[in-house]
Amino acid sequence: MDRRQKKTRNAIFKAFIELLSKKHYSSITVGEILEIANVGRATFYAHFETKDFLLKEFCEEFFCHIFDATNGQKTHQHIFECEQTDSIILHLIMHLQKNDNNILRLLSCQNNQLFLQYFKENLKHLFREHLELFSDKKDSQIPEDFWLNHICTTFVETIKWWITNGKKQDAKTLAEYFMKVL
Amino acid sequence: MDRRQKKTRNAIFKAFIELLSKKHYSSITVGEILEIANVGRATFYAHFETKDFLLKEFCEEFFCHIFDATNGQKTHQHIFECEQTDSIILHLIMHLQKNDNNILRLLSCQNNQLFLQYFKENLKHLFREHLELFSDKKDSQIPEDFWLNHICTTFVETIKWWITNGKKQDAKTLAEYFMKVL
DNA sequence: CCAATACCGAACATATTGTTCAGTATAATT
DNA sequence: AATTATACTGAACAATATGTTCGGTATTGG
Repeated sequence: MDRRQKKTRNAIFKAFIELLSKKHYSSITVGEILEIANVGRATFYAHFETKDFLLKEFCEEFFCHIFDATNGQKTHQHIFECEQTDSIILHLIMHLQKNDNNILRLLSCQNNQLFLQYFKENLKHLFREHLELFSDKKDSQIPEDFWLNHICTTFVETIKWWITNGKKQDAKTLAEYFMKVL
Repeated sequence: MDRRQKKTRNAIFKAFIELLSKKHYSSITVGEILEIANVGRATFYAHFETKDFLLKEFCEEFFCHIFDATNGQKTHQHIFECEQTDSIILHLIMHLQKNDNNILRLLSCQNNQLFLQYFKENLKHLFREHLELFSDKKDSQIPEDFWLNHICTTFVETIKWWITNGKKQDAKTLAEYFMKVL
């Protein structure tokens, strides 16, 4: 990709984050983004069809980054390297904690709904391949997709609760809460 | 309240529901509402400050209706009349099922996020007073508000999953799923 | 019957969106 | 270093939505 494109794209994303942390998504105008990103109107629309597509692409890049390349060369596979389920969850929480300035800021702002949704989608992909980790908790009569949805929802809600309550618990305690309600 | 006011208000709500079931909230314009409700522009703004306030008031009335007056004189207390937890849940699910044309239609449309949020809030009020019903499931070390949030989230997600998967299960089965994952 | 008030409808200023286009700057290629 | 390709600028543009104003009309409650 052209350097200019990268630069513009990053400037737009950066301006977008700045605005998102201040006000609600729906009240952000393209004009505001242009002003902060210092980018021409036509340029914006050359990159993103609409503001909604900007959000979409942003989330995709963002969660891809969180889950796939949190730590240099390691892929998300390394999250599942260890054997014990609870330490996997602990690992994941610590990942999130590490990315404090990014994900947690966004998850706790007024737009959290939007991000939580993407968060959950990405978690599903992650957990779907490793359902055996929770097999000891699962009742055999419950449908698989219901169960997967339940695990992901519970995880997202745990993180959400943690953030909105001031992140008082350490990662270990939070992982325990999560495992206990499952 | 003036009859004219009631009439206008209802016409706006009705038009709003009709539009909501067809398209996404954010793409609905005041103009469209006016046209369907057959109401003047100035009148709309005499009733609702903005479209967002319309949504807010609509949700408040709607869930108030669902939980407080689902069945004539009975208040939502009657949901908790019976002793067994699972039959209370069953009762609640059947209430939702009964209101098929209203709540379920809205919960399954493109705007479900918004309603699910309000739904959850209302559930919290309902369950907060009756946490003892789930006390046998609760681990003593888990904070109360975390637990309450978990119960409500799980219930909402159960309903959501049920709807998006075509409502294949009967109320009893669904109540079982809910109680089993808790 | 009358005073109060809710509605109408049209006009209005303002703001946002998404497009177009000619001109300029920057990158990749040779 | 020169050339070609491509990305950006900035201003103008039509189209659309928002929220307000106001004189006139219709309905309601007392």
